[in-house]
Amino acid sequence: MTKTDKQQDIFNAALKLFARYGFKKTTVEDVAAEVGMTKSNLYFYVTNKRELYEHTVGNSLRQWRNSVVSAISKKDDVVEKFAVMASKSFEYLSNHEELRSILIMDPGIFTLSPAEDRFYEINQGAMMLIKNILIQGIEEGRFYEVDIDHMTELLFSIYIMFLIKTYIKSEGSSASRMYEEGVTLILRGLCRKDL
Amino acid sequence: MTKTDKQQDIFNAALKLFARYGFKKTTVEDVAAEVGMTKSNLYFYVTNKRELYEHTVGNSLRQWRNSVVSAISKKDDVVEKFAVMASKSFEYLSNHEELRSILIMDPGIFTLSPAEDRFYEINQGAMMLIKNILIQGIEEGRFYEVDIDHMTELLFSIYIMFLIKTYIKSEGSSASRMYEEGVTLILRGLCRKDL
DNA sequence: AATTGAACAAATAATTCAATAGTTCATTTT
DNA sequence: AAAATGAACTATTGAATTATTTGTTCAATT
Repeated sequence: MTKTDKQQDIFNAALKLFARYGFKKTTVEDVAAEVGMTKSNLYFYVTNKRELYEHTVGNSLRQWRNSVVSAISKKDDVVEKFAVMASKSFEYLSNHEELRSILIMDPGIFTLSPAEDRFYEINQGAMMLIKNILIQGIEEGRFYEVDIDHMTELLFSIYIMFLIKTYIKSEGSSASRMYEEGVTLILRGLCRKDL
Repeated sequence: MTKTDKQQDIFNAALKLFARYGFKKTTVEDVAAEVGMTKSNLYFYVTNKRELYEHTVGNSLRQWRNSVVSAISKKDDVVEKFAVMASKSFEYLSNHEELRSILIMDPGIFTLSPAEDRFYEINQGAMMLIKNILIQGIEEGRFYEVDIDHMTELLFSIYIMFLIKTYIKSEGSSASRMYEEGVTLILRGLCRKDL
């Protein structure tokens, strides 16, 4: 078993424990025990507790985004891409309780303020998905010629707002209906009417 | 000077101090001194510190909404109403630093979760503005026949999101451009294309 | 009815100390 | 040499205590 494999084991163990007990209540020794090693040995793989946590969460967020990327790449039509991005993203979280639990316990992961975004690069990646869809839609003449960067930021903010409403505050039923209404509204707002 | 007048004086003094020092750092004695009375006399007008604060903020929020209501009432066209609602609301806050400061110091005033909304009735009032515009737009056949309640909640959430981004997290420049993009996007998304 | 000062109660801040948890490292095992 | 360990060290946390400030009440006064 290579070092990278072991690190993945550690991430998995850490995710499980952090999801259940939160950052504070989870001890380094708990994580070490879960992977079956002593805590001092854990320090051979990670530099400190905080970094272990951020890496664990980051890793999990990246898998989430990759799942969306892969779903989008199966579509050509730009409107379908947008719809799939929205639905896949929602669906993935529904199926990953541990990640959900982390998001609930640590609301700071999703902030409306880039400046205090601990996962800035990862979220930038997510914004790129939106941006590329906007670019394609405009190039193909199907979307209005909006200001791409501002519209990207706007759509991302609305997306984050939904995540907060749906998962962090838990108003599941109403928020998921809102989500559908939102996707429809936005697609109508993006698509040119003269087609 | 009537009792109600004096209460208004107290609200003004309290707003000034709360805006500057926040709830915790402002003492009841500070407020009393600002109006020129002893703190024991202040208790002749208010029941306790927390209520004084909530009344002060509520009072301020109501004035804000009234200013928007009065601006809307000058328009007949539903699209103009929507646009004026958005711009007037934005403009009012720009011109009222104390209220802005309160919102920044107490982020809980604007929450994405109705359940923990301390100013629920006031915000319901704001949602009514949106709702009535939606109803008019749909009745006149200018808007798509959306689900009114969910769309109202969605638009209100987007609005709150903007407030958070613009004032609570302070990214003034970018957020105000986003605001314009957002109003355009939403109006396009609401308005029927077959007209 | 409005205002006050004095008294009381509640909340907050500062300090201490013991226990826990995070981190490092010299040494051992593989 | 890489991986793992236990023991030692340091930093954090939580509980308990006390001191201080602030919120609130109320009988007496204007």
